[in-house]
Amino acid sequence: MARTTDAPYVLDAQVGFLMRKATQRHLSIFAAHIPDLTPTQFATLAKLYERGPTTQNALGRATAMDAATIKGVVDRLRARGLVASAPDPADCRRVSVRATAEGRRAFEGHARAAHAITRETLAPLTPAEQEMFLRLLARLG
Amino acid sequence: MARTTDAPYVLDAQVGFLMRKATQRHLSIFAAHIPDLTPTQFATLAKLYERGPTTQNALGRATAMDAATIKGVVDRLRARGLVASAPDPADCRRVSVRATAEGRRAFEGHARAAHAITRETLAPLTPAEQEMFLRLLARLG
DNA sequence: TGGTGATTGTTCGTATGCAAACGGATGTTG
DNA sequence: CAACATCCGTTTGCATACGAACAATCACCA
Repeated sequence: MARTTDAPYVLDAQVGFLMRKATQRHLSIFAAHIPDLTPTQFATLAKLYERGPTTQNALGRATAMDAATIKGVVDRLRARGLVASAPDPADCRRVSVRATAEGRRAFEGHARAAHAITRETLAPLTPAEQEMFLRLLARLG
Repeated sequence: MARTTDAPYVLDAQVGFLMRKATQRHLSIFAAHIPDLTPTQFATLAKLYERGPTTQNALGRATAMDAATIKGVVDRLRARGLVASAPDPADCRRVSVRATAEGRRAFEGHARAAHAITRETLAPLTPAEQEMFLRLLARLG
């Protein structure tokens, strides 16, 4: 006899499913505003712009990317000339990554669009709700 | 209010970045509870369990997956015997997908864990905050 | 009935994302 | 100084994701 107290599993009410759908909508908004860069690529440029030259793995940690993932992102950015990397003279294991002039221009040229993306993603909520949502969301990271 | 200067772009305060980190944490929790199925695979089984035989593309829409994505998921589930597909006699274009007995057992065996995953993902928030968060999140999908 | 537009599933290419295993370099400690 | 643990970057394998293009099929309507 099944336990009558078991709540049914409703997929559309699960956090994971709702987050996946919200992320999909956000990615769609992002692509509409910045078609030539992916969110992770832009995040990487933003962090380099903010911190200057950074070790590849540290860059991955700063952008919440796996070592294997940040490598692919840096590779693609380097192939497009937005980023350059050089071995760290102090530590042969390390690779120092920096944004090129073109990379910095790319970030600056998209900064306004980036703000618009955040605004548009949160647009269904009132300003008070937006602040509340971001506060709660940050605690789930 | 006239803005004379652009607000700085702080990556760690952007919705997209916070959602990515929250999703990463959720995926980690999911993998710890259900190591033998991915979230999309489990979602697919859940929908089939709830709706019975479903067209492949309709299944994709119900689980928020691209036609190309749901194909891969169904392929892998079928390779493991959790799902079976047959051509729809009424419409030769369609493929009807259904859960096998083993697939239904897999879903039932993980239903409790699935609830635990949602609980654990939301654990950093109070019950009132959890409800608020889900309500706001649903409006961003 | 015949054509046209929409739907269905497939394939390809690109880009995350993570686990695991690996070799090399560095630093620490006994 | 030698053994060891740790960190760094790389590679491979698997699994999402999506856009775009495509062929087959269906539905509708002139």
